[in-house]
Amino acid sequence: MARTPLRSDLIEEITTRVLDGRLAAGARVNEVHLARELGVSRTPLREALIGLADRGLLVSAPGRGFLVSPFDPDEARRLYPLVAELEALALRWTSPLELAGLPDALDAVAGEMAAALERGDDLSEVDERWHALLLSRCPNPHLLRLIGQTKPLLKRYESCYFGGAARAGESIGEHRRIAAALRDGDLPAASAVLVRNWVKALAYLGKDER
Amino acid sequence: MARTPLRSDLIEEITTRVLDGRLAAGARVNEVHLARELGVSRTPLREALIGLADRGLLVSAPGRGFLVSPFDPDEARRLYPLVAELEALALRWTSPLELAGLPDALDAVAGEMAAALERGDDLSEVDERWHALLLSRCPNPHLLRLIGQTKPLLKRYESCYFGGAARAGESIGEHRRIAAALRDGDLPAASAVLVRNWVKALAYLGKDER
DNA sequence: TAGGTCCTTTCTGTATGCAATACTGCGAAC
DNA sequence: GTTCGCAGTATTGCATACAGAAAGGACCTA
Repeated sequence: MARTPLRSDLIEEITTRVLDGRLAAGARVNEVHLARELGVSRTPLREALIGLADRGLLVSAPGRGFLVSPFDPDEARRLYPLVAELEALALRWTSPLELAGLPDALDAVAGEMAAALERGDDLSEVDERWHALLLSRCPNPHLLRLIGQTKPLLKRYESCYFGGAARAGESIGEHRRIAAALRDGDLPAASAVLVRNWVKALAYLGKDER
Repeated sequence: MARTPLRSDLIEEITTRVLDGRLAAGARVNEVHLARELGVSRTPLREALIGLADRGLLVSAPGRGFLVSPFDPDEARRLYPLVAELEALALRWTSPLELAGLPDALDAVAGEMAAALERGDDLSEVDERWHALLLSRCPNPHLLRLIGQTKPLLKRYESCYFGGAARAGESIGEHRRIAAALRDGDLPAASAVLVRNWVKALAYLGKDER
């Protein structure tokens, strides 16, 4: 029923390949090779590449095709605060009534996160779900679109983030505090912790940089 | 020297056609007709359409091509505050030293605006230059990209805005006050006026809506 | 007359083809 | 040893071709 264009799947697939490094940062993308590897023709592949370039994960070099945008610690320093501000804005624009319905579900996901941490699982998927839930009531689709476009860029730098279990535990605590603030109807507090959560993540990232 | 892909020109051309109504809001885009009309093949045209859909000016209906996104007053009510916040953020993230160098140039452009208003010219182009100059020192390219992607959406609703000469004069005054605040190094004031400038524009827009 | 089915036409989504430009390697000149 | 030039190859950017889905309409049925 929900027919999805090939380019959407390709965007997803290519994104994961960039994130896990199979498409190395800074490397040129060979359309013919990649198309053959993915089993599609160049046309939908190019459409996907263009979409990814619009989002900033690739850069287009006219006459020379596409490059995976180079890995740049400074970029992380710009992306984290940006996502922080955007999420905080989304929170501010969500009606308090809608927000009041969220804390229980948020804490449930935070619980999942704690469990995943116990098991030594990857937290990023659960973390993503938590944030998606937090923003799910924001009535501004354009803002959500911008956030959705920006977050994948950030995930490239996230690997180091959840590396430290200490930081992960701390982060879960922050998540719970945000939910608690929402329960109290204290939006400024929730927003402040949210921004701090992102900024701290960046700080840890900086430490692990070599 | 600066070779530009065909799709970039097409994005520009199609954007203006949407803005001036030659491509009506809500209408389906016929790729074959439009390609013939623009004198290009469907391939780069589709690439442009996909880019525009990513930005929200078009929407993609899988299996049915692309539609010009429908005209929706509510959308304007969401876009104006969004651009306002994004620009204010860009301002906050620009170094005060850089900002200190701007007011003279800003006032010069504001002067051009006043002159254009006298002559009864269209102000939007000059206004655009003023805002571009204001943000030109912001060191966060991703934020600037988001702003650049969002503003064209807004322009669809802007026509009514500059309709009133009274509001135009008021807006020019606000621009000068922002420059003055920057001269004083009073960033919060500049930011506040900037946001108010956008919000007021929206208020006028609401009035002219029928 | 309202509704449904089948057929035709149109259009999109994807694949392939082609020309022009950019890269690579090697040899020669300085 | 380095730089320049040139030929051959590879690759992009755009155009065209094809298959399958969607829209539209005529005809049939109730």
